[in-house]
Amino acid sequence: MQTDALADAGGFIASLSKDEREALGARLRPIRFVDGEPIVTAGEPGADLYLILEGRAEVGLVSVQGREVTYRDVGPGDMIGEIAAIDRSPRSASVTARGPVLAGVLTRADFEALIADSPGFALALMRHLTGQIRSITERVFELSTMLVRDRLVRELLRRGRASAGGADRAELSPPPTHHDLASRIGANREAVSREMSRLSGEGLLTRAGRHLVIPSLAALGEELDDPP
Amino acid sequence: MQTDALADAGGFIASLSKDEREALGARLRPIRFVDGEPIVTAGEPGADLYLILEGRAEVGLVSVQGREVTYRDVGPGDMIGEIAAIDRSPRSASVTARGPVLAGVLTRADFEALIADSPGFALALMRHLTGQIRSITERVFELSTMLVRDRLVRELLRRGRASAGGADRAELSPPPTHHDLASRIGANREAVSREMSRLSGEGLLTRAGRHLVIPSLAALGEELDDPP
DNA sequence: CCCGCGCTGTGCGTTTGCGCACAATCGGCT
DNA sequence: AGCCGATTGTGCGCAAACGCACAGCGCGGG
Repeated sequence: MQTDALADAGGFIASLSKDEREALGARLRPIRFVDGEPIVTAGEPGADLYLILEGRAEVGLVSVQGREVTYRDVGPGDMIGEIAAIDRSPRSASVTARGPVLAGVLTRADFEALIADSPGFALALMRHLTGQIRSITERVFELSTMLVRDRLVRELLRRGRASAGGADRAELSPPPTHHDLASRIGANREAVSREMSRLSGEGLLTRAGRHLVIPSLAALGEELDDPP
Repeated sequence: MQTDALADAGGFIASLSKDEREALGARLRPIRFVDGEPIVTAGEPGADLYLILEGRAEVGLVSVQGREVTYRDVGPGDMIGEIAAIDRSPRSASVTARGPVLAGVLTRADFEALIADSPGFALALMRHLTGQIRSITERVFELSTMLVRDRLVRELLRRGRASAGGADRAELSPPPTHHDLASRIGANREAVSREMSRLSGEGLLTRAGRHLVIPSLAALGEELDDPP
């Protein structure tokens, strides 16, 4: 399918060589999801993988008390479902489409063929996995040692840095909802709301229409007790 | 070196075939650490891997405020340092010997040779990585949604199940210190102490000399609001 | 253009759990 | 046997943050 669409995406696909990308693209079967639709569901069997081609989705779980936990969110070029495909166990988390999503399905058989045929693919996959370990590990550290205030600041710094590419000023658009941030940092909506107000009051955050602006990532970073 | 010592260990090594285990063993250089000695240190460069042959060690970090966070603990057959070896970034966590440790060093060059030469080794490695992702992910969920009480119960259940192999009654020896448990579940020592007392009071935990006894894992599991 | 739904801000009472202090106890080790 | 460091039990006050309630506000669709 559309290997050209894969070319300029980010995420996992970006770490592949042109040949590997084409070998992957040739095995994808397109599939669409509507807003809110589950792409994979935690606890269920299933070993196919998905590559996000267009749109965004959230990887996470909901507790029985209704509290949402988001592990990561994914966009064009990102891979989903690799855990279950590799270890043949039930899905470890659910993935939900946020808006319309176009994905490419890769069967486990094709996935295993790619690994066997292309050493570069296997290496890229391993680096993808270690990247996930690093980021989840960091989150455990934050949850174990920091207050909501610092966890929020660090989450904003991460998002700001990702969208600002080197600059000190960052714009987040669309701005994340407080509920969204809360589910990322293990806090409730109101706590995030209060901290956001405080940061705005101190001039560390500004609103410009539909954008949430971080005038200075460096200044925001000063807020931390704990050096990042 | 001593491939026979590797044969009946658990952890990563146990997931290798006899041939793979021997290929690995042939490339290990033995090294010893004393109690409390750092095996690898977070933030530093270094891409060698270690296989624990004898003794135990803890993988974790300490916050600037002095709070300790333990990610996992490792024993004979477990692998350390694989993250940095795969992605060539600084060490993501520190590993500290708990008691005397005998380990085998594997250089990155040898590690990459093993991956290239043996498809089974690469697969086992990937499954090892996804296993870590599953367990850290579970910890994020617990930290985000559960109180100290439930986090502790679940940690005790994990340890109990690991040492009881199917039985409903479990013995932990040596018993974990409260400080130890606290650093695993993101709580402080006193909170753990109080919850342990409560569980003892309810008969869900007992002491038999140097053993901490869980008379019934099932009964302990009932304690959870949230089904595991 | 206006309505409605989703998001935001904030007040308030309650629970949780942290952190300090100190006493009691345990367990090795010589 | 006896000492000493590590571990445990517990009281207490306080800070954090949860959860509920409800009032604006804002944007997008009809």
